[in-house]
Amino acid sequence: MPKDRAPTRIQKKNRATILEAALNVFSAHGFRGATVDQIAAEAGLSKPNLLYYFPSKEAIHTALLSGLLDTWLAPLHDLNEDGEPMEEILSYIRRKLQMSRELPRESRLFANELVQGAPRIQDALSNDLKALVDQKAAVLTKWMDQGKIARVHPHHLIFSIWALTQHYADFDVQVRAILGDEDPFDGAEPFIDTLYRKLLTP
Amino acid sequence: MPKDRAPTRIQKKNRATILEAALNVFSAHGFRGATVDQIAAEAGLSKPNLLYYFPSKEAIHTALLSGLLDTWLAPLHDLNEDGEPMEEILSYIRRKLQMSRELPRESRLFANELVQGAPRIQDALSNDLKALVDQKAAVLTKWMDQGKIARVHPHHLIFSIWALTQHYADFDVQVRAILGDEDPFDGAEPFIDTLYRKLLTP
DNA sequence: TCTTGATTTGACCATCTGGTCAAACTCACG
DNA sequence: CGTGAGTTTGACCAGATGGTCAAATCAAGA
Repeated sequence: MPKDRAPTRIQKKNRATILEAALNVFSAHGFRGATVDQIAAEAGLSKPNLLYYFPSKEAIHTALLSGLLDTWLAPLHDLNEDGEPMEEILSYIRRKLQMSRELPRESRLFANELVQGAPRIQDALSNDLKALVDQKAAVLTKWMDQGKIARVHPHHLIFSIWALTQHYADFDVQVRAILGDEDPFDGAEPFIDTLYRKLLTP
Repeated sequence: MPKDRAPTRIQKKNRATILEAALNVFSAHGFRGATVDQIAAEAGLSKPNLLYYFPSKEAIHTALLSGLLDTWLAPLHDLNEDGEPMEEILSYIRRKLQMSRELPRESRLFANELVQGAPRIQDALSNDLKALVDQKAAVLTKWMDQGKIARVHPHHLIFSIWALTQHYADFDVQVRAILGDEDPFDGAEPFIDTLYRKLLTP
């Protein structure tokens, strides 16, 4: 273990390589299903070398999750109270859908964790995430009070956006098995857009 | 291994007990995360005894999945071409949501499998499931042609129903972390009902 | 009751897996 | 170019895990 000085060039490169490899492996097999050997192989390092940069498999996983949580929540964070309500929401939805398309590994990483009871991110859910969602739900409620969008349960509105967009990343195999060659996102975007326009138009 | 005669009373009981225990364990930890010892303990049997009834961990998992697939797809199967379109769809949605509430383990069992690429049920997806969905999508399209419901992409309509309803079972921890004491389904039902009424009203 | 097939289990095994360690090697810098 | 810190690895270990087996126990019909 290197001292706690500024990370060297090699440290930066290898840590990044490892996290990238770990994202591949964890998102595809879940925490328990992933092995340190797999991650090491994927990263092109020997196992002891990998464990020189992270003290344990658990540590890699934690580093990944906490490093990606911000990225993952950025779109919601950006929902702007002062923007035009319908446009803000539709734009949030579009960004979420785009993330499912471009960052499916990240989506599945969290999906794997959540579906198994989120043993490693319970805290983040009950604290950071809840706070963020409650705050944005308040914004949505304000918009409803002002008659800018139709009145619906704000929390469930947010859940529905997560469910609809992340479904395409998390259950990709199923979607593709059913759609065949058709690109899932080509149909998903207009569908979801229409859905929320109709739902939220007062 | 008993012969292939009619199963004895004990065989029936133990097989059922094992599948029930396996559902608990597999749905909570995924295939790789579950251990045969855990399942045996949950079933109140010794490990060798459990392996007397099923030849391997894999066999238990397969038996579970294929045994539950019909149950899982029954609501969609029941969507009745000759019924009143809007009522049929809303009733399908209600049944799916009810399944998320009452059979969350089943939902998570499939979610675990799907999110990891469905290594063990690829075939069922591309054959049985695709056929069923295509058939029901045709019914939806017919209803749209008749002007009974608004025109939307039928496959994505079905995906959206799956996503919205199963979200409450699969990501239960997250939903509850955010809602606190509030019962998720109390709010979900009217929200989803409103959503599809607005979407599908021509 | 006796017999035979069904059921149960303690002991065991091979493999996998996360993690360790000492020795070897590389790099940056004085 | 020498030196000490940083990096890499082959060999290894302990525990977990899926699965086996022979012997013991049990159940039900003749």
